[in-house]
Amino acid sequence: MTDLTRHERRKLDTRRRLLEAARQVIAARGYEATGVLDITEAADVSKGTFYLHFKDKEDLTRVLIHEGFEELRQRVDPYLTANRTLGQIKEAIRAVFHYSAENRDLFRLMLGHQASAELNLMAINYYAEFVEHLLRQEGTAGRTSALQSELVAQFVAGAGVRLGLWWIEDDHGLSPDEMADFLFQFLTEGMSNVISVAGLDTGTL
Amino acid sequence: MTDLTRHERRKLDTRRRLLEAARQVIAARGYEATGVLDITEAADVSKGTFYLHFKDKEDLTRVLIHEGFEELRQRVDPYLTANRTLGQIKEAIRAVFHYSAENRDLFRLMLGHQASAELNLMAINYYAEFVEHLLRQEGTAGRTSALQSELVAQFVAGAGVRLGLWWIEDDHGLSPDEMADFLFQFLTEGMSNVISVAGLDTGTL
Amino acid sequence: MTDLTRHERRKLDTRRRLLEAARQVIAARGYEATGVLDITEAADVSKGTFYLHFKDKEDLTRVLIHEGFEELRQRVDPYLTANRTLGQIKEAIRAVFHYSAENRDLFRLMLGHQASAELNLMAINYYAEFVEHLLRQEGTAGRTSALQSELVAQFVAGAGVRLGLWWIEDDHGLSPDEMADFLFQFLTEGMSNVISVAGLDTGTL
Amino acid sequence: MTDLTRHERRKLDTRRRLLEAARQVIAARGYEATGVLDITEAADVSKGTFYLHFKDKEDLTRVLIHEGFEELRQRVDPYLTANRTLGQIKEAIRAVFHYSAENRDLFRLMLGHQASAELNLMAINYYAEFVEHLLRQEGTAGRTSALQSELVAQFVAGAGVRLGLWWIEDDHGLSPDEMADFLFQFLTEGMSNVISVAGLDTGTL
DNA sequence: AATGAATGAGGGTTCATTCAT
DNA sequence: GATGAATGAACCCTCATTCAT
Repeated sequence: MTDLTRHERRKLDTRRRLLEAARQVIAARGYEATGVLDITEAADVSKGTFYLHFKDKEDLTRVLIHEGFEELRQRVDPYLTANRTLGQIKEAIRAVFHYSAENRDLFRLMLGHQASAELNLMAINYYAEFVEHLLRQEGTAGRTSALQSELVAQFVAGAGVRLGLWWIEDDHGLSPDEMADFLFQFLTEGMSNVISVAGLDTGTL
Repeated sequence: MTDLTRHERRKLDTRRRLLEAARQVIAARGYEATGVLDITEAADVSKGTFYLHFKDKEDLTRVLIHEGFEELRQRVDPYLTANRTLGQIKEAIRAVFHYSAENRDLFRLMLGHQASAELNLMAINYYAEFVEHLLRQEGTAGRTSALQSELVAQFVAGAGVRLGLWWIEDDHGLSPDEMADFLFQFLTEGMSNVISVAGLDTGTL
Repeated sequence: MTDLTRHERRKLDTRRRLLEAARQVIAARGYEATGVLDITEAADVSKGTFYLHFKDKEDLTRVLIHEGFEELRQRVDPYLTANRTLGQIKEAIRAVFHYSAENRDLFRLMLGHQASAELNLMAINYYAEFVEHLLRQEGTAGRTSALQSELVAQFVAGAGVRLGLWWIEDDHGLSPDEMADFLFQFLTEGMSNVISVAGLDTGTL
Repeated sequence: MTDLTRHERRKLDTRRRLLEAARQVIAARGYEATGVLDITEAADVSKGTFYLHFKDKEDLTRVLIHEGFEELRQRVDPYLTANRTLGQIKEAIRAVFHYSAENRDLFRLMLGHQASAELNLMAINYYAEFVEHLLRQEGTAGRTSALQSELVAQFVAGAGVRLGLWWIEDDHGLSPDEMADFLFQFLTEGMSNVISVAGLDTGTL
């Protein structure tokens, strides 16, 4: 039983409406192009009310991005047991693509570099951390150096984000699972297949 | 040779000073946070002069990014013969990392998603096209589908850009060649080594 | 009666102050020479407030001119019954001169051609329409052609405006009624008296 | 024999081209909306050259208006002998309408209140003076007071200018002579005819 | 005399933020 | 808590004018 007074419920409701409105309008117009007025109008709330709930536009966006990653993690965590297998990771990647398909606006905002420089940095770090979380195996500390795992995380995050953004803009007829499997294959096997198919001479390596 | 009047040389000189100033100041403060006034002050030129040379801030930035990719391509092209080998591609990737180390500001501007949404899109397309140029092999048309090569290009571009940006922010003691080789290894072989080292159980795949 | 919240009254008050300030400052400096800043400073209001109430300078001026003609018509209408006499018209003209004496600034703005080309055109049309309203007699439709009454309106408007502007710049010791009677006499009798006094030979006509 | 060096001829030529260009472009766009650049481009002359010949835009426009009135006076003077008759004045008025038809652009600039407040004042004074010149009869000094003749001049100027501007915008099928005769009739006889036709009751005067 | 690159004051306008109600 | 009128700093951009060539 959430024992909230009507006041408190009303307040939370307003806050939520601002978040939803911002999510939509920012996705539609871009972060910089969106004014506080655009958000409050979409939320059917007065301009002043905004500042009752958020310090400024960046503050609200931070919450939006944070919530996005929280949700993403909740979607992915069920697949990740302590002793995880490659098969689990594959499922996790599929879950990420499903999530991005269902939350295109938010995904774009989280990872499309539309927000301010600071927020983008925050988001990218969130994602790299998320990837490390994905790949991290308990009890293997020290087997791979911190540097190496960060390199891997950046690599995976970069490739994954780019493919994800490319795909939600136009799916080219590919399903979430196809995208995930494609990414998974490249990550595990590299592109030697593709490259050899392309006819590159590997003899001089 | 240079059949320019002094007038014309003077004008080009001013234009160049604006470009250089913009490059530095945008890299330092970010695209959106940079006003035209910041640029002209850094160039020690009056505000009106800016509009004599460029339509607006975006116009100038477009030139900056375009020039960056032109220069990058010139650095890379010598390594790419018609019948290219994997070894050549490795050299090309090394050249890219050397370039990014020598032009950190510009590289950040080109690929750091600091500019406007439109310019970022332009830059990302430039880069994907650049990667396709890198991987394209003559005489293999049809062997790989257009869709597949676009997927590969997005994958490579995403991973490469992210590693590059991560590295120029803090090199973590890694040389350009080490970075390039790391990227090259991952691209060709995938991360099976790393992953197996991490102790992931591959049995269930 | 006035079912306005204090908020609304406050807003209308600010609007009115802007209109009054604009009226004075435009009359003093001219339309083109007056900046929005001049108006807001005279109204003791911030620059941004202006755009809360008016789209731009032209918008405000349009309101000013419109209000002026509304007021003028209200001053004049009591004298004009359906079956009007020349005597009524004389009284109406006197009312116009009284009005112009009491509202020199606004009169200059309305008819002094200081505003933008578009506004001047609007004002001149207002005035010609006003003159037609003054001279129009019910039940005489068809007796004078539309063309002829337009010619008359232009003639009367031109002469009246010019005399009015001349007079409010320097009254030369003439009272409003004297001016009105002078204009009325010329309009009704023409200038044959004056001309003959001037010694022009009328024999050759 | 105009003994001008090529230099001098060239200079005068440039000056004339600027004047012609200004006349056209100001007529087309209006005085305020016309920039110096618009004029120099139309004259196919560099921007700096403008300031070699004129102090500023207002200076050039002054010359334009001055020339216009000079030409107008030359057109009208032949009709005006020392002992002038009403018939001569009628011819003079006809000449004015012919002139305005042939020089619509310039006429609009001279009397259409498009220029700056100062220039408009200058023009209106030119015209009032022109009208006084038209109506002045030698040897009658003192018969009419200075004040009275100024009143008449303002009346005639106002009515004439308004009719002229109305007519050059759309001639409504009326010839210059018809316009002139119409104006002449109203000036001499007043509008009693028109008014009585309109059915106004004159009994109460 | 002619050029046109450079100047910089000043214009209009937007918008994040405050605060009295 | 909610409102929205008011604020004013900051922005982009234009354009009359200067001056070295």
